[in-house]
Amino acid sequence: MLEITTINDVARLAGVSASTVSRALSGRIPVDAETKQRVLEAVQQLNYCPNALAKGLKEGKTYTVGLIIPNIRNPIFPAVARGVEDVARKHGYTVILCNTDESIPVEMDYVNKLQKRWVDGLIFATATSKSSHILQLVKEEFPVVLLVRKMEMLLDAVVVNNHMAAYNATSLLLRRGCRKIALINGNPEVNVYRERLEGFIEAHRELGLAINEKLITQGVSGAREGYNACKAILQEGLAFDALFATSDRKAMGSMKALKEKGIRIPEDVKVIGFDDLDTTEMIDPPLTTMSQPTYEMGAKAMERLVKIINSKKRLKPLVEELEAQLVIRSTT
Amino acid sequence: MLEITTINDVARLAGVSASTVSRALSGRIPVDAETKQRVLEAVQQLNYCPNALAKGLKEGKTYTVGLIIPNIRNPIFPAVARGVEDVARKHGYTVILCNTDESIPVEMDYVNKLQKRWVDGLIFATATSKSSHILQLVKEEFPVVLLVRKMEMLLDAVVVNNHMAAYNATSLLLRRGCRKIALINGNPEVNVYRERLEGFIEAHRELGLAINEKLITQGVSGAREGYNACKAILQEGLAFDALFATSDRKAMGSMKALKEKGIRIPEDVKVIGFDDLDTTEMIDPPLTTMSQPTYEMGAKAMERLVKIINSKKRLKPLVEELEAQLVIRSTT
DNA sequence: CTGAAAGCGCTTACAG
DNA sequence: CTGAAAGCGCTTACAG
Repeated sequence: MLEITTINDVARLAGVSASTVSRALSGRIPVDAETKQRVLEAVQQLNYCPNALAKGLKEGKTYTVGLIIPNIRNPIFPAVARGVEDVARKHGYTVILCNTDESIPVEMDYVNKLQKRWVDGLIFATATSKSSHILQLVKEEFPVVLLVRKMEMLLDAVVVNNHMAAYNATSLLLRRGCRKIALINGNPEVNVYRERLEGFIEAHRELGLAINEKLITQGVSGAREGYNACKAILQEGLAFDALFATSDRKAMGSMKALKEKGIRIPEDVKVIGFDDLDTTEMIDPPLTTMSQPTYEMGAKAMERLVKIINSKKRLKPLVEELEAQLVIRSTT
Repeated sequence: MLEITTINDVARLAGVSASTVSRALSGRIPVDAETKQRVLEAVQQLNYCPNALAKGLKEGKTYTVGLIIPNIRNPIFPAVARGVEDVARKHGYTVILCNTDESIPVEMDYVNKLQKRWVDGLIFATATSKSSHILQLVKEEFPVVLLVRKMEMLLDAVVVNNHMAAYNATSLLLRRGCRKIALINGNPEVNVYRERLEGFIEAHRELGLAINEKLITQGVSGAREGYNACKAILQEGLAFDALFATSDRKAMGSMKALKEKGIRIPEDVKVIGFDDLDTTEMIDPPLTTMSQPTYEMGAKAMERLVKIINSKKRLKPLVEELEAQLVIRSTT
């Protein structure tokens, strides 16, 4: 198997002790310039690379963090993960990717495996009202940042202002004169979707407009379910002049259902999505949507986590709320 | 900070030595049933979880692997990563995600950081003809599996038969009577795209048909570049009756360019893509495409890596070639 | 079946 | 500035 060169090999070659090699490499502790030179040459010659495990064991740090998400195949998470990773790399950290499919046992399993001295901190994009294990971690002063979804408790988090985003999306439709807006929403037990529902409601209430509850479908996820949900509304024969889907995939599915019925977009029904996936401008007609700063959210969450890890004392929790941008294309 | 319970705490509480705790937990070495019981109770009571670093340092294993990909935002990689992770989890491994953006220095940086005893193996989805560092790793008998892209050298790899896939895609267009097929291809220095080009050529050659080189555009990546590439062909005034894009995103971009010119799909120009992204059936008209078994590729690559890691002796390299499936929708 | 000891590869007070 | 020693938390021959 692979020959591993250790700090002792370097010490021997450079004619110094292991301690000195360690010091020369750390840079923090003064070492005679000439000695340092010899050490560096030996390191070079042997292609030495310190064993991160031994270092971590000694220092109680691994420079590794865990990123816990529902599913990387959900199209907002690749960009989120990139944001996390790019910042992690910048600070010398490495990222362990954990998909849970919203399963609490899977998540607990990951947390147990990663927590004890394995990783220096965790980022959760899976928080729900049932995430008591996250509260437990925070209580133990383990570095944690929430991402995308926040919790009732005041914990460090980076999220989008979903209430305002949904309010703005709905208001656009209202300004366009629509009065019967169908809402295709995600699981309302997830904070994100509850807030979007509230924003939708508030935009109506502000103008004193009634909402037809029958036009609201919740717990929908993905293009296919979006298609089915829209088709169901159509089959019930309910009239509507606009449709707000709380994800672009649901919007795409809905558009397909509308087109199949010969309903024209935006003439008969206006449509607005959420996420601004990069294919939304390629579809026909190009979709109006709320653009989430996904990459930025990931990056900010990791910045925050590094700050928490490096802080001696406990920091006051900080919730960063970013804003979604309205991107107007041709469906409105 | 977090109180860490060690094996010694458990030993003290159970009234045994640390060795015995270790044995009781490992299961491999016989321990008196009653003693074992006491140990397990102590473990439970203290919520003890062995320090993976110390264990790894001692055993020379970390149960961690690195997954090195160009960019998780490229839409085939989320499914690939899920495949890798699910199998990893099944075998008790954890996955470190590394995006390189095709940059060799970034990749070298990751490899250096991960290699020395950090990770037990690496999966590369970034191989090109310039990846000499991968050959070096294999020479050192470090466990490596290539994914998506293979190399000239015979190394363990899990890929799609791209030649055949492109051949089949092209043949479909030819069978439909098309004789002037535009090809929008990726970077031909990457094995994958070179093979797809060859499959395209072979399908023509087999029928004794000529190819108009001017209808071939290479080095194109993503929806926007696909749009531009198709627009460029259109602007040159070159006639074509079909278009084969070697990714769905390029196909979607191309379709947009065609529609803008009022060209009807499939009546005037037939289009075929590659990947079978989950939004392709939602676009208008639904896209015919070659479906890649992305999840399965990731899963198989990880299975192979586990086998290599656990094998005492060097295994003979194995290249697994999976087949892409033709999914016929409405653009052909 | 069980304990004491050595050692995985590092880092860091402790002396000099 | 530098070396010898101790120790991070485990596991595993080595004795009994």
